[in-house]
Amino acid sequence: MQLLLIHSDYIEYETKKRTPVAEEIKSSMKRGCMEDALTAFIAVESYDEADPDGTVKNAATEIRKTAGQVKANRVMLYPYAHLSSELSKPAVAVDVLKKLEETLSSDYEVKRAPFGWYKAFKISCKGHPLSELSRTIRIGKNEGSAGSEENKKNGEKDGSVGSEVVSEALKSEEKAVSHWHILTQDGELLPTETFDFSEHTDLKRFVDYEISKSRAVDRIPPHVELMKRLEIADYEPGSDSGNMRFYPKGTLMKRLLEDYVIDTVSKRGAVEVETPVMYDMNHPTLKKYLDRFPARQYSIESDKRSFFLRFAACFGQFLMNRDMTISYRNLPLKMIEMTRYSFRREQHGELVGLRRLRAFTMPDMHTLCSDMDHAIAEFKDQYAMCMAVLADIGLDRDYEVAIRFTRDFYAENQEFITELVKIVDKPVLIELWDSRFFYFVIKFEFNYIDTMNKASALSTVQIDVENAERYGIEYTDKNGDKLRPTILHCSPSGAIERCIYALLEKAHLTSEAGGVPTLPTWLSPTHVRLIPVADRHIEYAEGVARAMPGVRVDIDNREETVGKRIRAAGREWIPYVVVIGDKEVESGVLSVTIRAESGKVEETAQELRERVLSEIAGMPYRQINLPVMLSQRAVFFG
RNA sequence: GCCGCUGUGGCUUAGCUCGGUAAAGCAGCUGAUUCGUAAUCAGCAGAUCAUGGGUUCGAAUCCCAUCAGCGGCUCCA
Repeated sequence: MQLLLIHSDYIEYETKKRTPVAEEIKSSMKRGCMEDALTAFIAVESYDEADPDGTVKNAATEIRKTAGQVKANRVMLYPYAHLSSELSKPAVAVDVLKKLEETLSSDYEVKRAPFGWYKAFKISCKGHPLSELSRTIRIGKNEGSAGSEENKKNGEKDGSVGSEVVSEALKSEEKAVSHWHILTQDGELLPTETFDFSEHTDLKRFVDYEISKSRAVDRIPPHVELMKRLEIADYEPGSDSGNMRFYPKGTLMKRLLEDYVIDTVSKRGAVEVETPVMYDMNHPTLKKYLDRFPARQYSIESDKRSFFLRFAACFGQFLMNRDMTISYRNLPLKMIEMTRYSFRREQHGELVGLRRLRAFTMPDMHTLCSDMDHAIAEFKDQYAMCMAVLADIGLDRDYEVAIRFTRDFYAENQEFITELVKIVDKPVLIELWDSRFFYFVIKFEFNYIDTMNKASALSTVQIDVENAERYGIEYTDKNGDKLRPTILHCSPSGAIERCIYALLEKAHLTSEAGGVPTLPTWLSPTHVRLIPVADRHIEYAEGVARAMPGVRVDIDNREETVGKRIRAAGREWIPYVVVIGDKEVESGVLSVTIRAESGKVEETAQELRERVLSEIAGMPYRQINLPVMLSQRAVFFG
């Protein structure tokens, strides 16, 4: 259905002549007028024939929403065929229009212009910003495998892309209302209104963000300036917005985070794969799915074919799973891809720094489980893994937890869910749905809440009960029977860029509280900065650097005063700074400034190396990816 | 997508109200200084003032459009 909504001072019409498809009308309908009305020009389309009632319902919702916004109490329904080239059968259209009139008349004074007549009409549009709106209403199947997103609650409702398309998701949302609760470690499920947040201010901020959608922001997020100044990342005006450039230091940090996530899941049996970034828009399995995301994709035309860029790795992995021969012995079967990139055409207003991007790197793992019990056991395991991952990354407990599930799932698995809360050992936001209207029955996310009270999902796991069927994925059990697996979607860390965002925001918070902002040592582009006092000390410094394999050491040999070079090291957040002069050359003992402690120790190169190695133990290491001598480094920013 | 604010050397900014062809600090380069824990001194170079139109004798400055960043709305689980 196509809708054109005009908030009018008045609308009046007069029927002139009937067309072959004209409905029979009483003389009272031959002319009509209405003042201060929301006029809805409507074209019922062939797509709507599949579900006329659903169309009526969605159209009513859309009209109510707009009428509420413009504070209109009167609605004029005006059939207007010219809005579409794919019109429905006349009988369906009349039926839809009549039902829409009936539905709306409970709350509004409604008039309907007759269908199928040539009519003269006059309308006066009020002309304020909301006075003219067009809407396309589409009923779609609740298809698809919205990704094991990093992003917030991703995927599923992306299909509803409000002003573009009103899909099944939105329709279902009316039926399946969200019930918000707090679940405590003791297993108490309290409505959010009755929970005492006084000891849980971050959770309160998260709940406010989720429920009241409070979005007041008064400045540019702090991480934006930091990502530039630390030469991590920057906007790239030569690309589309939300596609960033990463400087060497940022690239190193990304690679380390990626290495870490891949290593972690590999230890738990995942295998790494790589799948295409673009898919055929007309592929039979993918097409329906794509229909759910009409306004969200980058599309590419190439040699008369249409492609879309993936927003997660589900497509490629599920298509791969479908073609595999899988035995019950192979379960749980875990595949991970570090998607560089996942693409989503997020709206402009949503793109800020590294928090939300149009192209982002996401570890996307899918686990095939034999059945629901198996999936629940795996879910718990991956939940614990995600906690460990965020702790290792440097965001230990800097997040609030949301667990979202259907009422049915809760009824059968109450104990399991309470156990999840006990594991994080703090109250958790619960969103409860009356019925399942997404492809999963339960999901959790760990959300970072920043200084501007914005919540961003990092880790997430979902239990998918639909896509094995949709993609035709099966495994053979002991008896030789073919069965559908239950699938887990998991992003252990969430988007890699978003982890960097969270680390920078966290560091900013530290510095606002009077502390020293730092990055975790294993992620610091330089571990140890050597500052030779004079040229004659450079050679010795090079020896010190060579004596510290496995540590990222660089040498500030620029012709500047010692004071200035120390200040520069501080601005780069380098964890260990060593000044090397005659004294050190003579004694072989280094004077090491430790940033995190704002203190100094005297150590040999060997001792310093061991200190750093023990600090980064167990985490990935990569060589320094810039010239060791600072005099040879170009300036990327500033 | 809609509305608003902003856009000046690589970076940060002044100038814009009341048009007369651009100023400073940092970074870079050259020279001097070889220095002990948060910015050494001097000099040089570097800008068709986001882009494209328009008004004007003359536009960074006024008008329009476009793009980008930011904020709000919408959206986003």
